[in-house]
Amino acid sequence: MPELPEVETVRAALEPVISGQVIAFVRLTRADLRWPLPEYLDKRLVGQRCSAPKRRSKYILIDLSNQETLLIHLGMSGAIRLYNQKPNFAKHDHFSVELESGQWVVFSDPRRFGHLDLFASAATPTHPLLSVLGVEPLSDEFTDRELTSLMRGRKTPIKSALLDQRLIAGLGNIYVSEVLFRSGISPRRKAGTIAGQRAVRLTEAIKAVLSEATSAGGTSLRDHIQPGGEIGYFAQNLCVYGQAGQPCVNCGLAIKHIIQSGRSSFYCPSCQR
DNA sequence: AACAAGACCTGCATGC
DNA sequence: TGCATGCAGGTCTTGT
Repeated sequence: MPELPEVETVRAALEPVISGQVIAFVRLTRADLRWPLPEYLDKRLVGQRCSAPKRRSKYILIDLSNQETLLIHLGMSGAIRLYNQKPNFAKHDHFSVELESGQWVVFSDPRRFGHLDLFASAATPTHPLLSVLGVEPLSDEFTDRELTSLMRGRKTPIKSALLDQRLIAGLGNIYVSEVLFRSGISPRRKAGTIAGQRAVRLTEAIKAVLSEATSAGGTSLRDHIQPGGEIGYFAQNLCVYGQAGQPCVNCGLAIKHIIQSGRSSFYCPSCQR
């Protein structure tokens, strides 16, 4: 489900609810999601005080008072919901936390591509899933020069390169199509040809689209829902994703759908070169 | 080393 | 109605 804007939306909703709160009870109904969960995850969490949740790429990180950090990834279909009292649990509610405030945080994930882990907060190197991540696209370190240097020499299509989390960490399939549309770049263009003004336009588009989508609460198509039950409103701002055959908002030509590295790409063959 | 395809899993829409 | 097929917002692993 979630790309950076959806995960940031979840993180922000979690913040006022869990910051400073102590975990009173954990309901764990599976021993594995994508991978086996840490042993005694439930017991290790009870009694811990949570700090404000942080985000790195599509991961949510919660530092605990025992110097461990809870890592959460929502995979494709994961969602977190908040309740003011004990909810009626559904089929795929695999992991739920009751806080001392009486509020409940429920993690549900039908496809189970998501993941939970616990690791020492001060671990160096850090968690292996985090250590391979590339630059955070909304940070000041991500500039057109950095983008150019990351893409230099790459023969893979720019679409595929932007999905590679080791280069830029946080974009997913929806927003890659959108940022390429906004910067007028074809998803088929070789990544290594991104430089100069093209790199400037693409960098600006990445920052703008991710920021706007975050402000809108993300994109709700199938699975994404904000923790409070609200949908995200960026779907109405999508120019190309899922718009195959529809007229381009710029030129009116039909939006095209192709498969690259096994994943859908949408673009305007006239506006994007 | 870089890249593409395969794998993981469930649910839903579509078409026969 | 039932069944097969294909597709879905991710990413690690395997194979070329």
